[in-house]
Amino acid sequence: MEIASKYNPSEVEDKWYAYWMKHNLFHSEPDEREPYTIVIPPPNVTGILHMGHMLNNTIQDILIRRARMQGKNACWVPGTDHASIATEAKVVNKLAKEGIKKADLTRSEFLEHAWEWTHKHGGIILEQLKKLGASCDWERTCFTMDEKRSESVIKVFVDLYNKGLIYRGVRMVNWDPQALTALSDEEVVHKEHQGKLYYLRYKIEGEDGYAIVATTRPETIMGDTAMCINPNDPKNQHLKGKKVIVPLINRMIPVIEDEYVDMEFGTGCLKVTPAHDVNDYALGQKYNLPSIDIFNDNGTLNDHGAQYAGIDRFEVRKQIEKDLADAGLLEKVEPYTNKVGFSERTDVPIEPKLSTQWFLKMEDLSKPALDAVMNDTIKFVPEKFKNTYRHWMENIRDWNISRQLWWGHQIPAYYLPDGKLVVAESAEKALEEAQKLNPSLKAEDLCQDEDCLDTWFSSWLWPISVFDGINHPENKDIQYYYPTNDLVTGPDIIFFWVARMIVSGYEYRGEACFKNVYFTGIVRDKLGRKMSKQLGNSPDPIELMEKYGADGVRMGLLLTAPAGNDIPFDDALCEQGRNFNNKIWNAFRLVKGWEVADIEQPETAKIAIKWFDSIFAKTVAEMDDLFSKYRLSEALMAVYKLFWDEFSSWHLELVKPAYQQPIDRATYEATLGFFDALLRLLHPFMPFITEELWQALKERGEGESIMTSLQAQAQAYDGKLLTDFEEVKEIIAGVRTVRLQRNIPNKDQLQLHVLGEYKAEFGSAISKMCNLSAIEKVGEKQAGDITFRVGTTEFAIPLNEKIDVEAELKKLETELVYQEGFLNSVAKKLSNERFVQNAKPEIVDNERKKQADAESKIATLKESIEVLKAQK
RNA sequence: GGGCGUUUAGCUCAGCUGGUUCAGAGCAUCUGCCUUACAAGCAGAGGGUCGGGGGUUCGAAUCCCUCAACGCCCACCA
Repeated sequence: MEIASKYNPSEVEDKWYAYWMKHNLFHSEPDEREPYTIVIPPPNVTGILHMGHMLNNTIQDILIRRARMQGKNACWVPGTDHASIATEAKVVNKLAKEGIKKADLTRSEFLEHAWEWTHKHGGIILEQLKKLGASCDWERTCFTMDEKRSESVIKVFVDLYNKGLIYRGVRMVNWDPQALTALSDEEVVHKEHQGKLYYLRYKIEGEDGYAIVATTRPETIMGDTAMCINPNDPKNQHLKGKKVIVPLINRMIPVIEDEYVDMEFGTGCLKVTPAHDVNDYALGQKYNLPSIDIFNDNGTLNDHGAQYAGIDRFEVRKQIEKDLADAGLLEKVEPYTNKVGFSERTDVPIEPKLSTQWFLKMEDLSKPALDAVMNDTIKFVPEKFKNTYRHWMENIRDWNISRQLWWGHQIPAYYLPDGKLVVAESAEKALEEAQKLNPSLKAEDLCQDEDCLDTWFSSWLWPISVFDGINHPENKDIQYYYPTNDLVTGPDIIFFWVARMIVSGYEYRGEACFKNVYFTGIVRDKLGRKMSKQLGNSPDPIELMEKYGADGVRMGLLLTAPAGNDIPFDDALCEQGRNFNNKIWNAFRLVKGWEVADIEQPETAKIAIKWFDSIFAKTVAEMDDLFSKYRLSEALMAVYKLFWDEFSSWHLELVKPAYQQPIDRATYEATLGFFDALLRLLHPFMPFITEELWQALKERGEGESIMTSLQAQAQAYDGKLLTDFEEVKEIIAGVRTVRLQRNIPNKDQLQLHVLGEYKAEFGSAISKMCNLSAIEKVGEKQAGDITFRVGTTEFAIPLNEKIDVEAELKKLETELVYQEGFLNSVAKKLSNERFVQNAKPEIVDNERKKQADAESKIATLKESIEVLKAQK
């Protein structure tokens, strides 16, 4: 059978994914085996795959496939997130293009459009994950707004409300004037902003002078209800007890005193706008100031904005600067850089705004979650994120869980006509509750809260809700799969999601929701920039996979992906991955091309098999260790080198029969066995090619798959054999170097003379790899010998041609100088009494051995030099 | 303004509790090979005062101090 010399991934990938699906190999049911569970970080339901997902899901797939091949019952639960703000924004946009305004629709009409959108675009990303090879249990696919998950969310809300942990209150919240909703603090991104600092003149009542106030937001003066100074500020003592007049609108406000004011900033006078600044709000509370809200929800000014009513806040800022200047009330304007909060989703500056929202008390809930991470019940990889986590958890604030959106879980609070409210899991139950308060109430008298819940209020339950553990806490799935094992996610959502999941895990299961959290880095381009649509530097994952194969791309991502480090992504990495695929492919071609015969097994092959057995076992142990530390890229590198260097370059070359000669059966079987074991070791990293070759290696039954086979376990290996063989490799490399330097073709046989001891039991291997006619122990060198040393032994290759005595001499003398210098430094160390006294004995012994070796090397070098000199 | 992290070969990174398994790996580079598995390859080679300075020690990439550059997180100074 003729096999192409290049591996063609596109021909095999879809085939094997379909095979895995057909035989239901991804599906897990509870059984007697140890479970290994991962829940996917649910991507936005209408999102598409980007490089971050690729990395994240490749890592999860590696972990889950490995666990499966270690005999565990592996279950990877996929799903999507309804992403309320993002999805609602997309739907609003789409409707706007069709000339439909959200405001003109009823809630249910809007939701119809939203569901339609979701069904149309939803789940694309899950199909893309299949291309990557993700071995998710698709039968378990969940959606944060499907029936069971919605039921769970509502149930939890009601429960927390009944526990007194959820409350409704008027607070200063982060308002997104574009999405028209409040945001949690975590959804606000602070960015440096080049603005101006305006110095405004507030006329002092009854005097001629002015008090100068520095502000970055002159448009909010209409909301001023006081001016504040620091009582200890010598500059402003004259303002105590006075009143000042707000520019342009001529409203009188009092001067109050509070040490909160920084005397050094600006003029030490602060304008107080309780409705539009968090600090000012606090001052307003403290001094009982009125609060004047001057903004509409969309960021334009309302009637309190007087002549500016209806104009956008940023327009007003420009206009008011002009107007103030015209009125002679603008002292000066300075350039000023400050931090401004932007909405994470819509990227517009947020507006602090007073409004009624729902909050979840976090202080008590967060305690067990903090402890769990600090005492490593839940391990963070890398550990540095523990600090970040602790800082946030120790300063945790109540969570604003309400959003003024329709796409999401509507808050199950129902208002009675008299303004009271009841919280219940359904309208029917709410009515029952309400009737307890007022028996005459009917269903139509109740009015459900318009707001919906923060998206994270559903995803924080994810590890429990995907197993329906909220609705049915005793069901066999949740009992078996929970707690999950590993969570793989980005550090950017450590607060949004990870921390809150841990909180809910303790609240609803009384134990950790996962054992380990692996934080991936951010995928950047090779210049170190974040990938973004604007820059257009984000490769399309699907195109990449078409070009390099899914296995190649997976490997490219993993090659430089230590946990928590950013990944400077470069196509060249995928190329390396593809090349490796090809290497495996060609090794397979070689092995499958051999003709097998019942002939005697050569000595070389015996050595090769014994040796590879050991190096394989050693690598398995190394990989176990690396995986236990989540050092996946190093584990990949270990198996990469095992396959490429040890197996292909050494084992295969050692056992390879001469051209058109058959191979003996024992060697053939052993080599196939190695190949099989290697494929299984590689499979979690590169699932497709390994399945393709594993199936081709020998006859497999229908439904049999490498993915459900078991990997080799770590076992004892012959360490001495491995070190001996390293020396053998050096001897072989020595001969090869001579060939290269002397331009001696491989097909010309050489002799090798040994002056001293060498690993004679490997003689056949050395002869084969170097094409030697003989290896002989000799007493002394002959004229015309080319020499090299391995350890303390000198090797000589007799050549008939004349050698360049001068060049050879120079080489040896350079070596001699180095060795003498080395000996010198060792001797110095050993003659230092304090070293001999203080250092550990084995260290001292080692130095003595180094000394002896160096002395012996120097002796042989000197001898060689003498011989050469005699030839001159 | 606080906190954390990083800095080792051209690039990406390993180097645990100080001492030849301490200066390493992969890629890239250079040299020679189209050798009948693989040129997406084979064989070989070169390349680093371990960010700067100081200290502790018999001995420092490794511990301490300090400076510098970069990155991340948190924070209500208008």
